[in-house]
Parts: sequence; structure tokens; C-alpha cells
Amino acid sequence: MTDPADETAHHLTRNAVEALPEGALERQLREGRPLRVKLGIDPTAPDIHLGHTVVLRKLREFQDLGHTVVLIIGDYTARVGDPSGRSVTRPMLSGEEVDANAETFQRQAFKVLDPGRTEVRRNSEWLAMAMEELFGLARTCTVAQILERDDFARRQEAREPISILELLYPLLQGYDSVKVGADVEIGGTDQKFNILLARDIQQTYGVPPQSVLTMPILPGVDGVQRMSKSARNYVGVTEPPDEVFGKLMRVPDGAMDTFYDLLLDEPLDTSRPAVESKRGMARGLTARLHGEDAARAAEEHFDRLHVQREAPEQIDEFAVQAENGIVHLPALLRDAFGISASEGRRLLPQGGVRLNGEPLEEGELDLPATRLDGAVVQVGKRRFRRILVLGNSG
RNA sequence: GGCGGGAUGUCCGAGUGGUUAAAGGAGACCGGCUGUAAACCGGUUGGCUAAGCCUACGCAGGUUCGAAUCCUGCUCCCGCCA
Repeated sequence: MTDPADETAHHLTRNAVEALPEGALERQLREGRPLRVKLGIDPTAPDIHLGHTVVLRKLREFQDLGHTVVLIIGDYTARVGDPSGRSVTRPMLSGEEVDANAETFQRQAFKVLDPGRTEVRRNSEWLAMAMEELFGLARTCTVAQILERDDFARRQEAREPISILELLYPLLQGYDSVKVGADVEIGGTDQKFNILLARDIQQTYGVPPQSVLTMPILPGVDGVQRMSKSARNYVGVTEPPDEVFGKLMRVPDGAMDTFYDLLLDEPLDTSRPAVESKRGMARGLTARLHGEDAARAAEEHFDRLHVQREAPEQIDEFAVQAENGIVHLPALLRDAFGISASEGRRLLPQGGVRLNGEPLEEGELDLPATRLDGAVVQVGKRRFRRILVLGNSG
């Protein structure tokens, strides 16, 4: 009970889903040496979002205890495409895309990880192997073993295609663990199969099997689907503070407890009003990514726009050319806000376009330049432009 | 090698000769409400200086007054049997 290794393990696994096999992490910690903790990421999308930081933060905890993180940039496996949680074969990426993404990912990961205790490796180092070696690796598992994985099983059941390349993916990931000598591998619950299979592969190659730590999957700002770039429900770690704050304020109330558990250091206090908790969350996470000052400014900006319904303190200017003293509104909206002119026309009758705070009417397609010059045009609640009229001929 | 299924708008998915710019859903957007960009309610959702015009249902032709829908060829995808 009082064994410090047990306590450490207990702490490290507190918000994890599973730590397998039972007691393995405790035994490793008891050895007293720095453990090699592996995280493999596929640079299929360059930007890190809060969902990634759940796992990254866990790695950081290991680092703070003196352990080493081995961050594997899956530049080779990215070309295969991890089928985990996917119902469709992923598209392949070109070498250049992978390189660019890997570079960005690594830089952003160090917003959370301690670079001093991180070893970055690319799996092309060892996966660009000879056929013979690949044959050897391919011999380590049976098809039945791989098809056991639930998403493969589901696809098989639904008569959906599974490529051989995809079947190979878990093997390649397992081989990564062999090559870097991983003691522990961390991943989302969707990675459980792959991480466990890696143990078998390690043993086949005669190295000690890693232990497994799976973390819950963070939902996106929609509160439903997992946070991912493709679902466009993510909060990127490099997004501007105003965006981070605003996006977090629209997380559904019901998903807040998960966000608190996985991202914040204290649990959600359900006795507080939801808005307060949400503000606390938005403030805390914005501060973590951008600092306290930026978080405070972002909150003020949010209040100004959504509570007081005023224009922001800083508005981008947009210059427009008048014709005969007249500016055509749909064209202006198109150029100034990046929407189509048709969309602009539609927004007018909905009251979605305001001039200095006053809604414009459906018929007002052409406005005199004098009325627009220096005025603030607003689309919806959050898009503003100050208009400057140039070359007012006629 | 044989047999069968499929390709529709951002995505999913109806539609099998004409009120079809194309049902429905998701998403997104706008509005109302609100201590939240939550929830809830209502609306919009191809483009275009626009009562009209243009583009669109894998590609290329054809039939027809008229095609996403019928015919021919092609490309790509998938499943089953061997």
C-alpha cells in the first residue's frame, strides 16, 4: 500500500481508461529506472488540437517524473493510413505533405511536452525495410488475429473493403515499439488493439513487452463526435485566443464534465452554474495555450460581442471602390467577408447584415458611398469590417 | 475467369422520362430567446448587379418536345462465387 511505485502508478492511471496488463506499470516503476514511454502519431493532419493534448499531457506527467518520451512521427505509416475507428480506407499522403505535417506537429507538441526529455524518431528510419524483413514481420501475426479487431470485424461483417495495407498497419506500429524499446505505450482507447498487439510482436522479436495505457477520447466542441480535424469540431493549439475561448464556450453543457476530467486539473463542480464552469474552462484552457493576459483579453472580447453585443475594439478595414457614388452590397459582402454574393443577398432579409449596428433591409442592395464610408458592416454576430470607400466617382 | 451492386449537392442519402436547383437527414449559416458561440424555437443553405440567366446528378455520345432518370461506349469503386 505504501509502496511509492504503487502510488505513482495509481496517480498516473487516475484518468486513464485501462492500464494493461494488470500491475505491469507498477512493476516497471519499481525498477526505478527512467521508462521509455512511446507515443506514435501519424502526421496526416498537421495541427494539434486539444484532443491530442489529453495524451500529450499524460506523457508530460511521465516526463515530470523523470521518464523519457519517445515521440514517433509516423512518416511511413502515414502513407498506409491507420484504419482505427475508420469505416473507409484513408487516402494516402505524399512524401512532402507528410514531412510538412510532421514538422508542424512536432513544434506544436512541444507546447505540452518537455523537449529535454523527448526523443523524436521517424519510423521511416526502420520501416523502409527490405522485403525479407517485411516478410519476417508479416509472419508474426495471423489474419484471424488482425481481423479480431472490432472495426475490421465490423467492416468485414458489412462487406466493406479492407485492404491488405490496412491489415499491415498494426504490425508496423508494433514494430515501432520493437525498434525504440518502448516500456510503455500510451494512446486513445481506439488504439488499444494496436498497442496490445505490439506486445506480441515485441516478444516475438525477443524484447520485453511494453505496458499499455489507454486514455479516453475527447469529444469535439459539438460534444458528440470525437475531436478531429475532419469533423471540424476541434480547438487547435495554435488558434488565436479569441477563437479558443469562443469555441470552448459553445461546448454543450453536457460535455463539460468530460472536458474537465481530461483537460483541466480540477473536476467539474456541478453545484456551480453551467456558465461559470464553462467560463472557467474557456479561461483556463485559453490561458494554458496563450497565457493569462491573452485569456483575459479573449474573455473581454467575448463579453463585448456576445453579452453586450457591441462591436469589437479592433475591426479590420476593407477598402471598396464605389461606382457613381454607389456600392453594390452583395459584391461588397462577397469581397469583404468571403461569402458568395448570393449568400449576402439571402442574409439581408434575415436581418443578418448590419450597418453600424442597424439591420439592413432586403431591398437595400445598393448603398450610397457616403453612407458606407467609415461605417462598420457586420455579418452575423461575430464578423465585422470597417468600410473605406475609394475613388468615389460621380 | 464468372455473377451481381454502385458512382447524386459540403457529407450521408431519396429520386428511375416532365411543377427537380433535385425529398429527407447531418453539418454550416442567420434570426429569436438567453448569465453561454449551451439548450430550445423559427428560417436559410449552387452561382450570378438576379421578376431573368447560367451551371449541376462519374465521363463521352445518342433517343426525345423534354433525361439524374431510357440506349451505347468508357472510367472508377465494391461484394459474391471460383
